[in-house]
Amino acid sequence: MFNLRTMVGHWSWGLMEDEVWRKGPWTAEEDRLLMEYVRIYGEGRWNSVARLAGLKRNGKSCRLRWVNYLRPDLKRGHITPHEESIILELHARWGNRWSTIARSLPGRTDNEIKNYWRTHFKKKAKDSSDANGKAKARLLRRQQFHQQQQQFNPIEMTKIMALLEEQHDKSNNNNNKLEALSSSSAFTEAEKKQNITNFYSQTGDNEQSLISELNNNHGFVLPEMLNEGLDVGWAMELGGYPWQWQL
DNA sequence: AAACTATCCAACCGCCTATAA
DNA sequence: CTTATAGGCGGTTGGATAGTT
Repeated sequence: MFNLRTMVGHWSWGLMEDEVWRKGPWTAEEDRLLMEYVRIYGEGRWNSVARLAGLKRNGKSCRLRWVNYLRPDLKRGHITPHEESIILELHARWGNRWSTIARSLPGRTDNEIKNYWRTHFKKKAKDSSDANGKAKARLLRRQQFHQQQQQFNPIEMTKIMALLEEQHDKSNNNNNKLEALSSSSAFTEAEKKQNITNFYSQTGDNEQSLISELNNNHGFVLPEMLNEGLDVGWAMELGGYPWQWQL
């Protein structure tokens, strides 16, 4: 049990834990110390910063400050229209996977993109409970996919990933076609409706045939995975292939 | 001019994963 | 194999600022 000494020790330690780390906005002096640390020791080992740089910040806080603000390769200033279009496209594909999206936008951080999307587009998105449900479903499918993936040898997996990539390309083409069929002034409203109906019946067949093929020829089950075109993205990511989709 | 509201964004929190011990 | 730790991620918060009434 506790004697007086251990009790005092525990309590004061708890107090110190709270007091040791500074929080809140960074001062210019703290920024200077952190930059000096990175210059000497490089990025990483963030928990050493307090000891080696004399900063009363925990490792997480230091990493965040560096990654989101001090890094020299950061692009300052407003998001350009081009960058905005990339954000929209990648968000449509991947959802709230901000760090993934940020990798396609050099000099922009996940935090910046997340903030930008939330302030500019959140309102237009579907209601949050719906999104919540989708996120959970997506997580589940990722887990299922990951488990299955480990059952296949690399060659089988390569074939499967190639099929997924092919489907993704088709899907991109289809999106362009749909845009043309549903918005061109060359069609009447009735024709546009018919175009859209035809389009969906065709693309639905494509997806069904891919699902059947994977299932019949490879024993690979894709539960609802292709219902959201964006999900092919994480499938490829999990596959661990060096393919990067170009915009 | 003052009060109120909306927007922006830096920084925090909790959770998860990878890796070291 | 288990546990501890660091780093990474997405969601959220709260203060500052801009805009509106």
